[in-house]
Amino acid sequence: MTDQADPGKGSSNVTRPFQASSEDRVYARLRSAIVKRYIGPGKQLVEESLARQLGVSRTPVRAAIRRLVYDGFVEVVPHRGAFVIRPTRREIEDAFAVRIGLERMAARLAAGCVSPEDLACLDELIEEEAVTFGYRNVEAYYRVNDAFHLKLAEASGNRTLRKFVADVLARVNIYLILFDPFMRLEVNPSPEQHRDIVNALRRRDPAGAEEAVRRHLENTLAGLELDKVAEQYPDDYLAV
Amino acid sequence: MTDQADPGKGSSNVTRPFQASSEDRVYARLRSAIVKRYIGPGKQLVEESLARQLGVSRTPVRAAIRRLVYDGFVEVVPHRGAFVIRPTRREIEDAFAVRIGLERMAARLAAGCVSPEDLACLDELIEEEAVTFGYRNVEAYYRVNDAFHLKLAEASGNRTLRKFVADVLARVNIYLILFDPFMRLEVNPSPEQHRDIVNALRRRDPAGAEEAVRRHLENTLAGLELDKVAEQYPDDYLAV
DNA sequence: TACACAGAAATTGTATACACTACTACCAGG
DNA sequence: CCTGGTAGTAGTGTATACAATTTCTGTGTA
Repeated sequence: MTDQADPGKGSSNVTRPFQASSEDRVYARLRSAIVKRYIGPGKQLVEESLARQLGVSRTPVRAAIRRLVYDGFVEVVPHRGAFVIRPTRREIEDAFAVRIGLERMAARLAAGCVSPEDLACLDELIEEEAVTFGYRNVEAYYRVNDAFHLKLAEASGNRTLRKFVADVLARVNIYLILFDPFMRLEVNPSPEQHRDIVNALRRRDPAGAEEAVRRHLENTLAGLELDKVAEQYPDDYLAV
Repeated sequence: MTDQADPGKGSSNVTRPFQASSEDRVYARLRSAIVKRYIGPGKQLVEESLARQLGVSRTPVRAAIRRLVYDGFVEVVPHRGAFVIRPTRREIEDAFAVRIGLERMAARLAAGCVSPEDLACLDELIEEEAVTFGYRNVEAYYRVNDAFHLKLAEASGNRTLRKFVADVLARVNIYLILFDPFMRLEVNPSPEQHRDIVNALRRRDPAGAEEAVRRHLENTLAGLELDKVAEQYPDDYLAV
């Protein structure tokens, strides 16, 4: 079909600045708005309205929405519109099961090839995590927490695995933010469990790392207030 | 942000015709062209040129390309263009590792909740598979083979898992088609191995099903002519 | 009142024009 | 010959206008 040459993967070694495009900015803002529940579950994303509010045209808004669909935050009905998902309890548990499976695999692999730099980076992230939790800075906390799990996936050395972990993490995050009550807790068990994982990696213990991940994530899942899922959608009372 | 109501998930029970949009048609054609190697690895997808050839505007072409990016068939460089991926041997093996992990999980879960209808459907797909292989109908064969693995994932009852299996399957498929020499074989070991999987499910044997999947997929991976990966990109000789 | 139907309104889907960026080829100066 | 700069060009990024589809609303009829 087309006949052009290839991009020459490494033709340029410099890391160019690549200022964020409108689409990227719109995507980031929409995603953040959904995660913070400014746009609640079930609400419609109207392209023109969002374009006006964000001061851009429909084109980048539309593209950003498609990315959100891909991430699993939004569902589209052709010729009808895009709507923020309303996850069911079952969907949350299912997504978590996939996450656990993928992260266990990552931990097992990482135990075999983790570098001292990786370990240092993971240690550092655990420290940051404790600090941000101390300040009750929700957004920063989730960012650091994500970074830890992504670093773990990266340490597996399997790029595809890292991408899939990133995907399922994004998907699970919205559930976490909707239903995770942990910010109300006095102490956060997460850093301790993260340390267990890193220690197993340091011992080069695949089974131990895998098990530590399993424990940690099942703990996280158990901590969600899933019995509150139904209450989260007041509109449902009208819908019946 | 927006204030509209929800889509009322099941407000309309009728399944509407939903004729395929331009974007869908372009997506299907591009994907098929890549899979059939009409557009080889490394080649650029130029929006305007494709739009002319397909008789549509750039808009649906652009959207279709983004979907291909999401599927992992294509990579984009901002302000430069979209290029068909050139998988390395490592990437192929990595993707396969993820696939094995996810499908093992699916088999394990499916053993616990598979229905007689599911089993019948799987049996049927194995039959079809043998037939299409007999006719050496490559395209039909891959379609049926995919259907089998997707049905297996579906039988797990975990929707998220099904989606992730579909994703990794799409990603692995392009590798299979580029490097799988099996159509030259006299006999195809796949149906037999598929039968092993289904039999384990019928016995409600999670460990057995998982193991059968592992054997089957590791077999498939081993069958790829991965030592030919390098030769697949003649342009590389120029690029050095 | 219930129902069918036509027209209007809202929103997405597509086409097209323009803006911006990155790369290329060429030319002058060392 | 090599280096650096400078139009020119190819191709993406964005804005806007128009077409198509769906849903809503009101009106007429049984």
